[in-house]
Amino acid sequence: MTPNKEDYLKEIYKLGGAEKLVGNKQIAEVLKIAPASVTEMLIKLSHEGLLHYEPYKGSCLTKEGLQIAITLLRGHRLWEVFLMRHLGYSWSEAHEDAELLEHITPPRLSGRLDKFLNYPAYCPHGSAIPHSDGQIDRKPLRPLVQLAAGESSHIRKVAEEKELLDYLQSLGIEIDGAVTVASIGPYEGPLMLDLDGRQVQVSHKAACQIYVDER
Amino acid sequence: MTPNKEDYLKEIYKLGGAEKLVGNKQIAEVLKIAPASVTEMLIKLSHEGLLHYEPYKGSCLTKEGLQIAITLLRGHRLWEVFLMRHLGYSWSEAHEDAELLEHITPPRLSGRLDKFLNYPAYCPHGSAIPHSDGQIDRKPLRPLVQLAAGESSHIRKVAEEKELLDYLQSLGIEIDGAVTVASIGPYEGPLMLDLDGRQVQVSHKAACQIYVDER
DNA sequence: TTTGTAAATTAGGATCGCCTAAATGAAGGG
DNA sequence: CCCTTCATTTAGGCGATCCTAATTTACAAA
Repeated sequence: MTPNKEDYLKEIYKLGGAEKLVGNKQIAEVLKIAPASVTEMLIKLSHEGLLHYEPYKGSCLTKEGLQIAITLLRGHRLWEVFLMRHLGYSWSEAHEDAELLEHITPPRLSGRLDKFLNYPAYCPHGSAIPHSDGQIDRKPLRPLVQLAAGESSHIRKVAEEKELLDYLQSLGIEIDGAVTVASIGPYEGPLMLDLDGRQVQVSHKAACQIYVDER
Repeated sequence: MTPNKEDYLKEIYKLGGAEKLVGNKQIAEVLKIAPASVTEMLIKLSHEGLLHYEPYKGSCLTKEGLQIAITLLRGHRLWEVFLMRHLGYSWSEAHEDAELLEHITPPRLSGRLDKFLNYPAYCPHGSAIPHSDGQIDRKPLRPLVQLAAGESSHIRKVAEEKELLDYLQSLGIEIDGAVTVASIGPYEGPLMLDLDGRQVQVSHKAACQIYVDER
């Protein structure tokens, strides 16, 4: 395993490769690599038994590949908790450095870090932290943008993307905070939110990446 | 910079490349790489201005190369403090994982880790932790093996090598602990030590890698 | 001064992970 | 059913880092 191959597996997982076939083009896009190079690597990874590769169709992770992807996610999220809770990192900074740290986090390290952090269930961005056996506690969520005007809920998760994280943190948006959609601008216009009495405007695009409780 | 090149610089530094020329053979040995490959890489690193390479003579670090080596050492030792103090690592485990972590520790991370740890001066094995400006507080030390029978001192540092660390930790040897050389076996025989009243025997070879105050 | 030996370099090759350009396959619209 | 389009694969290459084998250099002992 190299950090490189790990990134392939992780991104395929994030693209849904645990349940369905993922096309090469998508993988090439998120990894910023030429499609031809992706084909090559996928064949290699399938020979290693880490994914099922169906030419011209796509790839999905095997149990082994899934295990590696989840282990990476676990390391990533545990580090995020550490970086924000103890080192004073911001949302986006934590994500950035965790992206590096995840690749050099053997089970011994993630296990002890987990204990040190007192077994956190969620990362600072609201994603569930997989247990050491690979189990993930999923919570049913929907994007904020699906709420109707006047509806209330709680913010449970935000997508991990640098620009978005900086934007949302500057707005003072917080995980588990109460939110009410005051109004929705027409034509994918901005949403006006009520956060504990504070009025905040967020773009439609951002609202697609913010998740709240289902129902 | 790649982890690879970083390792070259770090090992050259540890072999004394900050003060004198280091031969290729030594570098090849510690990195477990063929001498021919070392020649190749040294030429590359010298083109990058990280070291002075004198064919058939050896190499020494430039200011830039030295800076990188010291930054690595700083990250390594800070992580060791964290791993032992907060995650319950042993001497050798801490060294092992710090070896990985050092390569993905940008200044932002080492700076905040340093603060979190309350600016420790020494790593758990007794080596000084370089400051962020590259400054290192050196303390004059000599190997324990140089002490005469009956002499007393304090253990200040041990070499970082897995086997040695496991050996010494199993003996209960501790940094800053008082030590008196009770007797010295002839012909590079073992030394009998008195550690706070406890009698402990260590091999000659180990005593070469344990450092105590000078004079 | 010659020469033996150990260290270092050169030559030639392999593998890995990436690239571009060209060819091929799949899938829906006419 | 054909054909366009777009995803994908194949072919051929490149640079990085390692290797082994053969050659050259440095240095010191005879």
